[in-house]
Amino acid sequence: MGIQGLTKLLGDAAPGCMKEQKFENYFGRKIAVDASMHIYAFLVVVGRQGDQMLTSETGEVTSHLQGMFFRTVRMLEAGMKPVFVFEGKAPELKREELAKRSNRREDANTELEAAKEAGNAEDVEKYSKRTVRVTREHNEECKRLLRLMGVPVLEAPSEAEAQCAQLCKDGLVYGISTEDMDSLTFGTPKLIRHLMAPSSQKPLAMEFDHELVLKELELTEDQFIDLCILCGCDYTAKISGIGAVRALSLIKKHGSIEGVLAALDSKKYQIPEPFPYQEARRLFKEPDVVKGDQIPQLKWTSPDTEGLIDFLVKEKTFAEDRIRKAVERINAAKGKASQGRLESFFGPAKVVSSTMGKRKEVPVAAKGKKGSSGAAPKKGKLGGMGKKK
DNA sequence: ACTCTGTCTCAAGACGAA
DNA sequence: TTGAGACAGAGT
DNA sequence: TTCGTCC
Repeated sequence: MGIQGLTKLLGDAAPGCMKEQKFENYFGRKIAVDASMHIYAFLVVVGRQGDQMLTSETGEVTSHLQGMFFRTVRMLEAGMKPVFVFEGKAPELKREELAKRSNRREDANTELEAAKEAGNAEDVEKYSKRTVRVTREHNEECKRLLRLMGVPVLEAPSEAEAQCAQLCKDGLVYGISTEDMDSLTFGTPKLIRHLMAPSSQKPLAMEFDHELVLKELELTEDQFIDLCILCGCDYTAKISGIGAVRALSLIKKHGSIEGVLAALDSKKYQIPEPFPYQEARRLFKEPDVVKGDQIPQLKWTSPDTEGLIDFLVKEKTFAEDRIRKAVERINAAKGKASQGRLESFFGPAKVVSSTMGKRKEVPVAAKGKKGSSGAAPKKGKLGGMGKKK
């Protein structure tokens, strides 16, 4: 999933588009999150022992709730205002990819049975992870949980990442927290990686700025989308032998996928058949999303303590004191936040990593302009771009 | 010689007691 | 599943 | 920090 090799390419060819940020810098900020992605990760890893997961008394899986609850608490405690976006129905083009995944799951199921049969614990764990699938019930339970926590939930008509990007374009959130680089292809002005990385290893968050990506790569938005398609995305197969680096130089030389295809030596490089790059392009450029003016006001309210107790403790067998303690943390954070009148300091407009930013001037990111193409080179670039390699 | 792609591997979430 | 890092081998 | 447990 995502765009193959894009992170590395940006690191090498557009280092200026990335900026490290401290966790604390997100205090007061609205952040969009792809919920389904998280749920998936929680199901794979939370409380897993072999093919066992956390379950309620009645045997229903609760790993996703455990993960979602405590992660959301962490975000709220850090003063963030998360909006969780749930995936809608996949676009037609992705069906093939999804079918493949589904097949792989089937295979994994067979392997899993075999491993159980053979009593191979390692394999049981490995294969059972591969059989993980996010169901409608997982999604619904997480929505219920989040609403009880006072956190807004949004249903995307189609791709969650595309909807998140739209929220950011419309200025409803500061950025989107994801590990999936195709959010950038969807044009999110800001993408934040490693925001919720395990507190144990605490790497800094990394922000990618869409405008700077285009500027540094010297591409128009359309060209960047074409680049991503050539690198390899979920919607089409890729051209074997063309990776991120060659894709970039080809796009630069020929301007578009059409140009690249016309110039490619078809003896050397096999164009996949079919290669619906135009459709893929359309999905990135005009994905099925809800625009900001049709989205109900996002609200962050106080958690419904008793509702949470009913749900998590009574229904799902969570430990009551843990839940109460966590709700306390949320309330404590809320108190701190509200007395500060955040919006005036931390509006979606801009950031400043004042205190600790040593380098990195922050070019104002006035959004609003849909801009896209033509990078108007106004002021001269900043001096040396930080690092080189 | 150098660069690039494709392959393989690994780990993966958060809490809290010790 | 994902991403990252290490490696090999093919291409330039 | 490490590691067992969360449900």
